[in-house]
Amino acid sequence: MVGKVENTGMKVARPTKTLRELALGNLRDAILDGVFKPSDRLVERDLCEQLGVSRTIVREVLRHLESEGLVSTQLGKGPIVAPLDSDIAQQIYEVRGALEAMAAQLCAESDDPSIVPALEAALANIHDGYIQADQAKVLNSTSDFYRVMFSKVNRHVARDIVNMLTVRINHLRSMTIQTGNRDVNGPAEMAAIVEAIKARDGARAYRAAADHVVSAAAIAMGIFADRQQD
Amino acid sequence: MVGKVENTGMKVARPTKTLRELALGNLRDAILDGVFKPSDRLVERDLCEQLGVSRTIVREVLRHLESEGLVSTQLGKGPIVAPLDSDIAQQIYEVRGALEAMAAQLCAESDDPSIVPALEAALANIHDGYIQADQAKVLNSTSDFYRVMFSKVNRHVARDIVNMLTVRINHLRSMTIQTGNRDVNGPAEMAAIVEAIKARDGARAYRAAADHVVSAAAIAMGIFADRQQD
DNA sequence: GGGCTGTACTTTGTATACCATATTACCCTA
DNA sequence: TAGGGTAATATGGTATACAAAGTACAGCCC
Repeated sequence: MVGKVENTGMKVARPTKTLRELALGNLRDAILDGVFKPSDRLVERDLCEQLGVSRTIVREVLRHLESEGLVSTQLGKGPIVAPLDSDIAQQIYEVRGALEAMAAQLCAESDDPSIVPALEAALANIHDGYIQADQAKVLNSTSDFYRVMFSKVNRHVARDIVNMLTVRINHLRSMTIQTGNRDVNGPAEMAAIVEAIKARDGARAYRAAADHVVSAAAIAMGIFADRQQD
Repeated sequence: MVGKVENTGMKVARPTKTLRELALGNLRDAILDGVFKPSDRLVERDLCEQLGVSRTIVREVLRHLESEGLVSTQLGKGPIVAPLDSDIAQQIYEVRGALEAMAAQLCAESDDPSIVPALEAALANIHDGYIQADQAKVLNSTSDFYRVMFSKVNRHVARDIVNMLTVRINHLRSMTIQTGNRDVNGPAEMAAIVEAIKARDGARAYRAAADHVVSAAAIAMGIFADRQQD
């Protein structure tokens, strides 16, 4: 039988992720959940016990998180949870702004009619999250909102970059959504993005997305300023 | 002594990079230089011998390159040099365009008088490279040009992302600079960026940088089209 | 000869023990 | 209580082991 093998739909699902991948997810989550705080040391042997895997795997995972920017290693002192200063945070917001604005514009210029409903659904979830005072839900739905934008226009390279960056500012994000009347302004800004996309106005979608990130960044910078004051 | 320790400039230079970092650089270079071609398998034990380090380190390095996107791993089959398809390449050019355009605009809006001379120097090097038919020099000087843009406005987060992406399209870049009259158009487009920066025209610098990447991407896409034809 | 099959070899994924060196913690002393 | 020496700990790195998965190949059957 020459040529393409037909897809019989029989292919056995292979759920077996490697231990390494599982460990990676667990450690990343632990850092995001604040089990390890910025500048906390990540002692290899301790992690072996806590994750229940060998040192080989812990080291690979540490290296992976290091290149994601979530962990940083000082020569001879070993890995720590990467601290985030306001300069880096500002830059991360800036890059996110550039890429999300790009995605918003592409969405506005796309013919795909499923984009707007999908974004509106994510927006509704964000709203629910605020009403239920469910922080995690707000955060996840917000991420979903952007993931939809990138995915609908098939820009997964940009999406992956934004995901990576977002992980690093995770704790800032949870703080920003709790400040002032972010529960009103945040969704309103995102609704403006959807409106512009609905209107097929690429330039306006671009600006709306960029503006939204700028305002989130401004709040984040405020948090840094407060922190420094005490 | 409370408070910040002063920087006396006495800190002893500690040149000892870890073996891991050295191995990382060497393997990355080997891939970029084409010692390993896309889809080539990267057999751990062989790499141990070739790099002269233990398997632990090889695996850490592999993990790092994997998260850079230069290596991809299929469960059970081990790591291979990540192949690059035209869709991914297009996306990489697009993200680069967005970030380099941002940097160009920031340069144009900056007060730093050292930016223009530095860019002109890089541009002169590119020119020399073309005249000397020194491919590596053209490539390196081009990278320098953008590195200067990002560094002069202190955007190292964006710079690191662009560096990471550039590595993945390295072989495309070497091909694009050999096509048609890229030796004329390429530098001309970059000169336009410098001109806009010199004129302090942020919007024009943005467009010039974006246009330059678009034209490079177009050539790259042409290469993919040719490749598919045979 | 061409295709199938079983076997042997290779490689991955994981674990563990070990070593030299650098860092950190602690205790002792003056 | 400041200083200094020592012990405990952690890192950075190596080597080895082994089950499970993948790969290659010789040989068999048709």
